[in-house]
Amino acid sequence: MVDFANKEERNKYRHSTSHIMAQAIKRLWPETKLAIGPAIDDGFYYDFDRDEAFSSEDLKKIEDEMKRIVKENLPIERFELPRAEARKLMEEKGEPYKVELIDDLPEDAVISFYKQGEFTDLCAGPHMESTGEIRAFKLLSCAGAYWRGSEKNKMLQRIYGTSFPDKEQLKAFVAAREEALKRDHNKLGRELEYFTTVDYIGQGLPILLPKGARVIQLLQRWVEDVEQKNGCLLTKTPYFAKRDLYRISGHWDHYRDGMFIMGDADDESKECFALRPMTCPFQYQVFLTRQRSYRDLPMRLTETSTLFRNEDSGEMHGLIRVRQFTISEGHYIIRPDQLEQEFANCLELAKYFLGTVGLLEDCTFRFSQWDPSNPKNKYEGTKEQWEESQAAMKKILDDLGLEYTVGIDEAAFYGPKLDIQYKNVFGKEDTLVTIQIDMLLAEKFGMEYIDKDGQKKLPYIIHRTSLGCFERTLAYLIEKYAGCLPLWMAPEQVRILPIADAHLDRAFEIRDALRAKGIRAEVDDRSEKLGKKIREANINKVIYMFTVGDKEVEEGNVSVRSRFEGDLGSMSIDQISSKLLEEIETKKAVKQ
RNA sequence: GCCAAUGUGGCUCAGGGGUAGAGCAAUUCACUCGUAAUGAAUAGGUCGUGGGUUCGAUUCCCACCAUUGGCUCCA
Repeated sequence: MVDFANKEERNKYRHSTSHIMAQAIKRLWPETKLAIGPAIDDGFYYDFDRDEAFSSEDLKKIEDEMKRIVKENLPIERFELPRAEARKLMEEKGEPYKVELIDDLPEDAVISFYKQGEFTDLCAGPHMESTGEIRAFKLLSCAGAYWRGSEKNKMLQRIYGTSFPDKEQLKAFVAAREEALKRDHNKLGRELEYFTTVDYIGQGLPILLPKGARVIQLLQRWVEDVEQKNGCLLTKTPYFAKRDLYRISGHWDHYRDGMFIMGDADDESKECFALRPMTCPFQYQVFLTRQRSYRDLPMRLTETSTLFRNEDSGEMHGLIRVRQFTISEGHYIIRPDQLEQEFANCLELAKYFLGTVGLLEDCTFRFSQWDPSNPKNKYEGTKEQWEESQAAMKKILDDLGLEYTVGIDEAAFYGPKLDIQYKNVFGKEDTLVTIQIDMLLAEKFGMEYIDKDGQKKLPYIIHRTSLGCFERTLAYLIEKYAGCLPLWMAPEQVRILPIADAHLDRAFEIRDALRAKGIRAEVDDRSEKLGKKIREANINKVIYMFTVGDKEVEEGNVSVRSRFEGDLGSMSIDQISSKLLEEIETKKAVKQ
């Protein structure tokens, strides 16, 4: 019996399932070339090179063949070969990708193979004892994937699948997956009218509808307010600038493909502008307006910044990945001795924001480092400068006792990052918040301050977001709360349901009284039955419903119904508004 | 950008070489209703866009646009 709670055991089980899939495919289409096929978090995949694309019918065929292989209960045997023989074996089997893998193995590597029946695969293992041990599996999807993850290489076909020790667990996994997809912000956010897209506006350019715009507005006001209390200075800088600015910052060299450029980038005789992909070079100008002293530091500049990035066409996803977005961005210009304290301050602030909206518990931290061997001219600066900034960040993170993973080649072009990561309903991870150390750009812009000793010195800069990008955050909030946001950020906090048309006047009176208190209220003024109005208020994820009929008009009350607690009985307007206002003021969490 | 799938009234979907249907939503009318769907009627689509094949295309072919899942990239 396999211990599925143990990650190694689980991975072994699923890795063996991927070999069974590869074997099935080789039986069905022997000309298919094998690439790699590891276990992943929720299952496994295997990459194949085959001229024809795998269809959904093919997946069924493959599953059937896999069942046969399981039934055959083939023993899985490991053996080793010296390099030359290993290479020869894979050449004979017509597996060029495997040959390439062998050639790239370190000289002293043990080259092992796993054999099950007629199928032999180059593999480090470990594996199960026999194919019969695999009890329940399912192939989930096909996708393209570059050989060795490089877009310069051929695109292979990847088949994703998963497996479990029994059918029940597999069923539960599939059910949970379907349940998660119901929270998909891209579907729910459109249904609930948070946002929409229009073909002729363009990809990655969503329209925030009144409800979505409202949520973002209140998040933004809250963030700006808290930041101000935290000593931040709000700026408003232009949305675009001449290419000269980006030349200094390095964006022109390292980020031009990601920018929307207005005018001919290559014609030096003409003016050329670009929309800003980041706010850094603009905000530095604030520091540069006059001579600065060490007393001016830290200078915590923040801006609610709309940014423009020309993402490749296949990258866009709902509100999570867009071409225009608004971010709570900031640049802390600091003395080197203030680095640790200011970094900790940024992290605390981000944790406060994420914790309050309820996302922090599902976040993970990633220390994003440079990759000196990155072939694409991605990074600015020298090896020494990178080693210094990364060592500084490592020390800070370790001193703070933060648990994090390391992401190689995930750094910004000017420095290492602490990325706070979040996963969407498909399990895809993106950055929600980032805090970055930059020891390069101050020098490029000639940003100096006069230190105590009268000497000119270069400041450090922390680039940071606090609640990150509002569009993306909204997307995750919709997914986290399945569309029903906590009361304090709900676009519609109360829906008033008059029983009959005779109660309409009173309903509007109540609405206006609530609005006067700052509560977002609407009236369902249709001539429908109460049951229908409640049903639709629930579908629309409204938390509080106030029923108004003869009794309520007479008493001057409303009957309160909560989405979560059901009928709460009759209350006066003052009574219920105080309850609501307290819930709003304290930013109370809701059930999910 | 790359691999693949998809695109039929606001939404969910059926259909299919001879110019289109259902449910929900919408509108109107009747009902004036007490805690998750009242009934009836009406209106709404050049079948994503542009080419091509054909006597004839929404259906077949090509290109483009958009959407979806991945890859690469990234907040």
